[in-house]
Amino acid sequence: MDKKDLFGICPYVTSQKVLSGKWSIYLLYLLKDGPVRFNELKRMMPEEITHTTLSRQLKSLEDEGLIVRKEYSQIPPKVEYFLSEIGDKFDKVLIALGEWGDEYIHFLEEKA
Amino acid sequence: MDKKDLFGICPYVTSQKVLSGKWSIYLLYLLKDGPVRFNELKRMMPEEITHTTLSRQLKSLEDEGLIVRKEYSQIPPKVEYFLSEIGDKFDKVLIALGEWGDEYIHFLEEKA
DNA sequence: CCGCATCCCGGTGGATACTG
DNA sequence: CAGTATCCACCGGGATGCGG
Repeated sequence: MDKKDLFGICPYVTSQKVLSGKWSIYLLYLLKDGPVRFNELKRMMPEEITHTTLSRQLKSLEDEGLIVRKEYSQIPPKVEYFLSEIGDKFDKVLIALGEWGDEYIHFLEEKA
Repeated sequence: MDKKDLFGICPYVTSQKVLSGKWSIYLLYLLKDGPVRFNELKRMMPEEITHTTLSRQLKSLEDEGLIVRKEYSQIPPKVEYFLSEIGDKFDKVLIALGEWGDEYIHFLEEKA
């Protein structure tokens, strides 16, 4: 096995790279139930995230093949995002991650 | 719900933060079967990672409570790392992530 | 309504070298 | 064998503003 670069070889290293965006996991979570428009998404996110950043994060996920961007040619413009096939399969991870995350939050509270 | 900062509230946002380190997931994977020494760990990782970086990543995971560092007072020094209780519970996520990662790699190959 | 071009800034990872 | 101290380069995220 080539130790130089495990991307595309090791599932963990590969996943890590995909999930590196600051909001990627949360976005996948928000999209898991179907198409959402850009501004809806923005409203669902913490206030701190800006327009630009959200746009970039979505573009990354799109480039990586996890989500699909659908543009409606109309005035005013309308764009929807939804999970691709491989993005949809991520739900298993999301479930495990959600459960673990809750336990971890609990752990943090106890420690404090 | 306070939209200002979801860390410690939303399990996804919280998890995201923990997993932000470039090697965190892979390290958790390598440690899942029991204690491993520093240099062993280094040998199991891609060549690119340096001593310093590995040390920092481990420290982060330790600070976050996912792993435990055990030092043996002897010459030469010996240090072992292993999963904490909450770190051990991460195995569910690891499994889901491993499966998805393989599917994703497959997806990437088809696209190419 | 949505995306992009810029600029800026901080964090994080990598390289090197030195301690116990 | 393991860790730490520095320094540096890079990248990603935030802010702002324009364009379609």
